[in-house]
Amino acid sequence: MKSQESSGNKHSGVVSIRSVAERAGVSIATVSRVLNNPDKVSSETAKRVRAAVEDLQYRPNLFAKGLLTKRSRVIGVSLPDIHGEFYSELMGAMDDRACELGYHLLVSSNAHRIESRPENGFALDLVDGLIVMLTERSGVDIDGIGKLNHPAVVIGFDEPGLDVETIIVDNRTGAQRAVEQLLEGTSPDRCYFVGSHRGNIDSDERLAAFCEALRKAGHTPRADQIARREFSFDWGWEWAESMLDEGRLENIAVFAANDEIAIGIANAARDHGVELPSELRLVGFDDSRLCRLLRPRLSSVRMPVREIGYAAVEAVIRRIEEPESASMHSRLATTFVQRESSGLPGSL
Amino acid sequence: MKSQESSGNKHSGVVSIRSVAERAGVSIATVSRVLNNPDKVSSETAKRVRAAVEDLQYRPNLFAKGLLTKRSRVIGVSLPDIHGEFYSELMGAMDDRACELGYHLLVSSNAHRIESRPENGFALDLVDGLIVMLTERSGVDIDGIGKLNHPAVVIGFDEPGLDVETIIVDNRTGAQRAVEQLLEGTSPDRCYFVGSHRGNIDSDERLAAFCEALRKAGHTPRADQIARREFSFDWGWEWAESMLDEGRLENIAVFAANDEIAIGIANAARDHGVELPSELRLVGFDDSRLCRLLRPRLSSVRMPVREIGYAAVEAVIRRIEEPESASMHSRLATTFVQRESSGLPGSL
DNA sequence: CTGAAAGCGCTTACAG
DNA sequence: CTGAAAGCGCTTACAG
Repeated sequence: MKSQESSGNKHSGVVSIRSVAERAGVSIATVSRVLNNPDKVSSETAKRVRAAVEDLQYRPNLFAKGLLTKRSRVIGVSLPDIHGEFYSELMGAMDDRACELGYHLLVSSNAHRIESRPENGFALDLVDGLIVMLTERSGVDIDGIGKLNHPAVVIGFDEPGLDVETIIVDNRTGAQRAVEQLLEGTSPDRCYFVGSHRGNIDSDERLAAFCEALRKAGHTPRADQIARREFSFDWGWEWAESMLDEGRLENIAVFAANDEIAIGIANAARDHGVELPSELRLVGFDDSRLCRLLRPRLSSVRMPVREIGYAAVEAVIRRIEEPESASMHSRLATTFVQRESSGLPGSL
Repeated sequence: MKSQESSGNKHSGVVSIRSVAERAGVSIATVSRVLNNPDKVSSETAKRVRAAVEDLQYRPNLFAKGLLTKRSRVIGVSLPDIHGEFYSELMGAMDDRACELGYHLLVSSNAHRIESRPENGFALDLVDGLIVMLTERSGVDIDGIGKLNHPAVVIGFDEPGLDVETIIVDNRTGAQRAVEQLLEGTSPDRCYFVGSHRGNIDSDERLAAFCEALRKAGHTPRADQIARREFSFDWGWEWAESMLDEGRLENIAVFAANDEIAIGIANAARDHGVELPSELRLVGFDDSRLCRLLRPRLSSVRMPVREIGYAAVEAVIRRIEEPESASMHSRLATTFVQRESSGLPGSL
């Protein structure tokens, strides 16, 4: 209404809190209060200020705000990899939860390098907290994570005495059930484990469960019953091919450390006329969407992916908002999901 | 060396530029210069400052820095979805490139909601630029994206006159080749299109290419040759089941608008003893890893996913660093990748 | 080459 | 309930 026109701010482009204050005829302190502590302002003034904010399309400068509040509502996420069923579902879950709680995700699979080269750590100082997923036993710089003085949660690794939140998955429970089912129809000396390289936490744990189950069945696994390389379709394929060369891919049961390996094996079998589950019984791990895409459908061990994502986000946010709260160490269970590839009970 | 001890800073926790200055015996301006314009400082002084930085483990406060420089080296990424082969590979590519160029990714699949509810837009003001992927024709708020006064690149949508960078994929080229191959062994009235809902940009374009190829072959597609719902395994499955009910799933050729739909169809066929490719010829779209996991392997149209990701990241960064540079509109080609599911030439 | 000083756009005691 | 003022931790002309 004034003759001031709708421009108002002496500086060029951006509308600052000052422009809003001028337009609403109040001090910048009041504008700030309307935005952050509305109850400390008379509703009359608040209304005028809000109108000005609206008219000017004012959006507070988050750098200035962060300088004072030390908060960005951004959570840093560092994963070993971004690609693949597992990680993409995990990220989706974290994003959903973070969004609900008013936070954003700063994601990087390359953040691991970052930790070693602090010059690149840039944006790490913009985040309010950190979620780091670890899959390798070595090169674990948990202390380093603690030193960044941000609230942090670690996924995939736990050790008594760690001063960060941890979330781990109990590979044992589900793996044990899976192997036990295989042992119901196949003798332990005809059971095989195909996993990732030694040092990979999950693969190692799944292997341990496999060995334990076999021992319980009275058989100490031979070296040739255990094969390890990487979590990939190709590795499963190669392993199966070499078994075929030796004429050993029949009448056995395989516990693969993830679904991709399992599918590689299934395809090699298929291409050579070895039938699932009658000649080859197969179980994967992760219970990814791939299980339902395979024929016969792949038995697998369910990873609680979304639960992990949710728990991680909730944990960092709790630590961000209540820094003094005790750090939690969660363990999520895995469960065996039986489908056709491992043979239905009774049909064997 | 001084008797000052290694504490130095009057305030409690964090080391600021002030502490570094004191320890090195220089002004804060000099510290800042060493970090940002090393050549404007004598190497003697620089050395002392760097030592202090190292000793104190100083890391500049990025909020303060951003307040001045208006830069965070963070790129916002908004995708329709995070999960799935396509998006996760896209994100991986963007992350790799961003990391190489010294940037970070702030990712959200929920950012679409954000654009409508500015209160949640929070972190959007922390980013230097924006990459937005669009898949739906409606609800496209391109202008809104322009109004956020950040450099922006849009993936998936182009229109002459847009003042943002755009990157699109030429669905036609690859789709046309795929359908042409199907037409080599199957008459046009026995070709089917199974895609996502009307309004999905990619599905629509792939359908258009399908229709065009059929017309070129002298046949105007009947309504029942076109089915649309969503990009999912289940939809492909359902479609195939209904065709089976009508006894029509034999001796036909199907162009599916993505690999998931195609695999749903393949599995339904398989479960009912319909053989690929002799009785049912099938082509998918995306050329995802899933193609190699299927048996017979799925012919598909390759999406240049990594190229899209790289191009998008490079484009925003170019606009961030050279705001006056002309906006580019890129179009990437798709190519037909022939495998067994569509029938090898000569074998039909 | 270096330092004192202004200022980026906010928030928050402190008075009133 | 509201405003004037100090200050968050930096960068950058401006003098010297």
